[in-house]
Amino acid sequence: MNSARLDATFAALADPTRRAILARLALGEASVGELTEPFAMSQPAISKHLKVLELAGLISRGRDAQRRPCRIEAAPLADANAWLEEYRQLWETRFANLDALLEELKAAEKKPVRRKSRPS
Amino acid sequence: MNSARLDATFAALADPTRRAILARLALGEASVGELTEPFAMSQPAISKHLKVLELAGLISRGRDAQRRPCRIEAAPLADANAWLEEYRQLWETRFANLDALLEELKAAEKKPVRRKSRPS
DNA sequence: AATTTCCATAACCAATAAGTTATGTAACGA
DNA sequence: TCGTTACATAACTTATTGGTTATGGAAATT
Repeated sequence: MNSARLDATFAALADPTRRAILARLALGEASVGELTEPFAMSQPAISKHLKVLELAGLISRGRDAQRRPCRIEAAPLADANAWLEEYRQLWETRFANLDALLEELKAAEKKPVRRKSRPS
Repeated sequence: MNSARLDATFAALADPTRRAILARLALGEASVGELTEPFAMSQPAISKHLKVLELAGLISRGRDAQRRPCRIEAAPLADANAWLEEYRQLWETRFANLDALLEELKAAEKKPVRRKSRPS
């Protein structure tokens, strides 16, 4: 629904490290240290990624002594999913239409048609 | 499946102008000029966005005299959708588990597990 | 009180992104 | 052939991104 929100969500998902972090968090909460370990990257770099994910609303953080356990938030994903799903359906039907059109043109091959895009 | 492909797809979707372009193309093919018109932006700017979409595989372009009609490509979207859907499901079950856990903790409240604060 | 652990923040750097204006170019129409 | 249309490309600017090292700060341990 909200465009800026979708911006942030998709931008956050555009980085493989952040997707890996989300994949890890899908298995359960994890501290920053635990999230840093599997990557060949400094801890501040991971902290930055976590901030991006947090600003996008994809994760939230708690407190457990010195640890800041991260957990996933499903809502923004649902929005992104809804957006994708909506257009994916449109595009697929669109493709179906296009295929039909191509078949039609193939059949009537003798006459090349110049037309602006307005298929029915 | 392919990480770089997902990178490009999500990055392409992270821009509202590009999402609007895709939404427009979902209604049918359009030329660059037609795509430029609704935006308060120069034609080269739109051409750049189109290149991003094309490199991500989200659109392809044909030839119709001087026009370069753009049409949508559904495949990368399906991949992005699949990724999202997979993790969305994981996350939702994860949340269900968390909720259950919280209920459990709430019920067994008498037993403080954390040695954070001394009992009074 | 001092130290250690866990994490955030600051300051910096190189690369990329998103826009601009100006210019080049392919195809059509007169 | 000449001009026009439709688009791409180049060159440039500014802002953002993704990484680094160095430092700071809160909470637990000793």
